[in-house]
Amino acid sequence: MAELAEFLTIGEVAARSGVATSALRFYEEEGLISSERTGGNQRRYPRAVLRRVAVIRAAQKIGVSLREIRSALDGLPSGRTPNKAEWARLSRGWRDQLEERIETLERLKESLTGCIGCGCLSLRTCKLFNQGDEIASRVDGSLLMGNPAPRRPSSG
Amino acid sequence: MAELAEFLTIGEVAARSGVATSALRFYEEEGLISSERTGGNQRRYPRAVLRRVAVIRAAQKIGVSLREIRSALDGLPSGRTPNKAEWARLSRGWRDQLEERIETLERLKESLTGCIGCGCLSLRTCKLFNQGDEIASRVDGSLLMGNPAPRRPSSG
DNA sequence: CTGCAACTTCAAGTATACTTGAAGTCAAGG
DNA sequence: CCTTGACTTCAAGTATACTTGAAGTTGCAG
Repeated sequence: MAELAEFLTIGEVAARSGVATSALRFYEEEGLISSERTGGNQRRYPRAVLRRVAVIRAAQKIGVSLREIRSALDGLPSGRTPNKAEWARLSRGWRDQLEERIETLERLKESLTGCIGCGCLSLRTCKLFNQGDEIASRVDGSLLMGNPAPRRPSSG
Repeated sequence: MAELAEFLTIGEVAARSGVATSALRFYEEEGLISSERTGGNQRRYPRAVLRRVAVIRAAQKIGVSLREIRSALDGLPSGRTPNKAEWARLSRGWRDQLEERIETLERLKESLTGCIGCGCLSLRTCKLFNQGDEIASRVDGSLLMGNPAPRRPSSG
């Protein structure tokens, strides 16, 4: 097989992207990437998939869920690499999300830093604890741990 | 039941902490909190559990996993609220973790910001993509999305 | 043409952090 | 005593992001 073949097998994509074949099949199932099939039903990916996968991994690193990534990627062509404008729109959006995330964590850090000095033995006055409701609503949306927001605030 | 009873039912703890009873039972199963039982096998929590639960929720907000929280809490007395020194040690450790987390995200943001301008059409030169391996190892450890690190880097 | 690595699908498993439901027991007011 | 809400346990479900294994097929070198 030539070095610069137009289409890649799933194994080649895995090797070049560092993403497991199982993950690639999963991404395809989830509509994040797509492929052609050979007569024998094997996947053949256009080279552009490499960039697409790289974008997916980069987005994951900054905390974007696969669902959000898919939404963002839906606006991009799958057969070729995104152009400058397309990529700029994507990355600007994600940068903004990332910025918000960082700010939330900064606020938490300040609260926590305050707590260290104060001994923080009153639930009523501690910022970290009482900022809770306000911050929780920001944090819940797949922000930190990706834990689903509880449907009910208290038990039935 | 008196307003300032020494022991609380699970429902009372849920109401006062804003944490569902199912979550409280889960925390207890996981060894994060503990209770006494009545003759009829119902849980009765010491008041100190309220602070403990508050600490758990605060730690979750800053991205600490329940396992890590348990480790940290293992050093604390369960029957009373932690004292100043104990709380200081805890919160200092978590603040440091949080700081690291923020720094990682800052680095990612800078890469991403660079990408916006550059068009970033080369996988070989893009910082965000190629910082990957270095950052991935930091991020994997339950840092952003809590997704378990892949056992193998590529497919078998 | 043979053999083997790489591919295919599908179901189930893993980890985290819980929730939901079933089936039954306890506690307290009337 | 009876009713009812709160409690009990245990199993299974939810969501995310995959991995693993079984059982069978394809593609290419030799």
